Amino acid sequence: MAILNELSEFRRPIAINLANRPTPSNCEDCGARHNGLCEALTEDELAFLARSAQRITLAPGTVFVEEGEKAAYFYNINHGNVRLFKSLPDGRRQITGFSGPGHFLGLAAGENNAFSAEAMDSVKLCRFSRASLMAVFEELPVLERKLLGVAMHELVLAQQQMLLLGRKTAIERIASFLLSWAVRLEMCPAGGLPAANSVLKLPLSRTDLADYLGLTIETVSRSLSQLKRDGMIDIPNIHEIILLRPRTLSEIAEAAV
Amino acid sequence: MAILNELSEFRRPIAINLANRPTPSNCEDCGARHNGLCEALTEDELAFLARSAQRITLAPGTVFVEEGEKAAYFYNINHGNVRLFKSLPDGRRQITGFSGPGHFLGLAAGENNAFSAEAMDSVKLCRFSRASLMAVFEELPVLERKLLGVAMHELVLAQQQMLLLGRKTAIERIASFLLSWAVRLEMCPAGGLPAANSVLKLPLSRTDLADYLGLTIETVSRSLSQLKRDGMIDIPNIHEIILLRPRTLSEIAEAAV
DNA sequence: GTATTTTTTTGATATGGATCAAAGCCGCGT
DNA sequence: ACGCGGCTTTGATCCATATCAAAAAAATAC
Repeated sequence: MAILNELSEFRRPIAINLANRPTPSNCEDCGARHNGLCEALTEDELAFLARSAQRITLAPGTVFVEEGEKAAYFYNINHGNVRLFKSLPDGRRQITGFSGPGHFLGLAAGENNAFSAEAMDSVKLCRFSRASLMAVFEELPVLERKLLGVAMHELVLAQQQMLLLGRKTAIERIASFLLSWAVRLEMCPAGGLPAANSVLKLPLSRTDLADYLGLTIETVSRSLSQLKRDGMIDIPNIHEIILLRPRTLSEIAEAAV
Repeated sequence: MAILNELSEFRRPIAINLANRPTPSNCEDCGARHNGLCEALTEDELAFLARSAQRITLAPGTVFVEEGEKAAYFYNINHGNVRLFKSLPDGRRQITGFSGPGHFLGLAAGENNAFSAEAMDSVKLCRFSRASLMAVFEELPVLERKLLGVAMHELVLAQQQMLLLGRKTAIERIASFLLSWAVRLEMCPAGGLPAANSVLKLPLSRTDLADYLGLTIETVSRSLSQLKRDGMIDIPNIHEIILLRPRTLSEIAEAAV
């Protein structure tokens, strides 16, 4: 991962962000509140973690984890979004997920990375060496349990995605995606549906969408246009979608009979 | 999960099988060696675990985990095979994975099961209540680390499967599957390829294969026939495939250019 | 503000895999 | 051995989505 050398990197250890802790406040970069994964950690535990962390800023498009390379680091994202993907030698790409503020990254078994990770915008994150994380585990077994929870949640998402990729039609995939993105943005109270006319911000290109949903950009575009024609959504601009009828979208997504 | 009442169940706690421990010997049911996930546990640790386990035998076709139901148990499979799947209301099914001897099952985040599990043949397993497993964690933090390893490995497989479902052609899916099944059966030394002319036992119907690979049974059958015509494999009977040219199969699977 | 490039949408056509249909094949019970 | 029912394979056709192409819109540069 020679590319890491090009990064603006602060070697001085600073407090890492495991959910915008210590005070659950708004993000210093964008003002939004990023709920994270390790809220249960105490000040002392965070201070312990901080001793082995480096804070790094990545330019958009930077591939900072490369599939097949030695898995040397774990990451905790503070700000920005990351796409995780696998590629075939002929260029076909499958995005396996997205990571955002508060998320852990690098949960790969084995010696080498199972996927690549690329900054979608300007990304700030904390980096740990694998070895130092192992040392942290010795002192902080609770972190291991946290990570188990994270991994299990990732597995649930992966299984949903397999159902989507293996068995859903293009329209169903788009509808499923819109709703799952609303969940991701915490627009769904208690795991329910987002409110009618919710505005969904999509910091994704159509290409990302296609590579995430196993479609082509043309099919993504056509499916969105069709949902718009049918009055399910409105598309004021490329990166915003208004969910006019979330209930019906949900029925499409789950193929309710 | 009312179906559990129909099971032949021994309530007396007995030694669970976390990798055919304590002595890594051959399976008492089928004679084969089942490598498992918790080989590092000591006798004492195993004894501790055993106190909260129940041994259960399932008939083929028994659905013992149901998607959406309350996730009450963890399972450790001793013998037999299990398919894990998600379904849509109209009957479309996606198999998300298979579990066999030594595997853990029930690694789902949240209150409810994210998938269903069904015995493919006669299955023997050990069952823990979720609560008792949590208690075990307190005494055996090492188990948590083991499970984290398991979950991470599952994630790697899930990501591979997403690439397969989202971006590979039918032939590539079949080739990928054959090789991954060979890995599963430990026919691949050091993560390499299986030997030429290896005999692959497939305890799966074509329907299972189709639902795992996101295809129809007809396409599965046609793709296998084509690989046979091309001299890649031989199919002496429905449940056995001979890998005549694993290297070429691998090139097909990974879409080498 | 205008030119240039990139991304997105829309249209026309092609195709891989699905669907519909029928013929083997195999296991099982009698 | 025979007949039956459920898999599996093969064949014919169809269709959802890919591919190819071009216009429209948005982003970027000048």
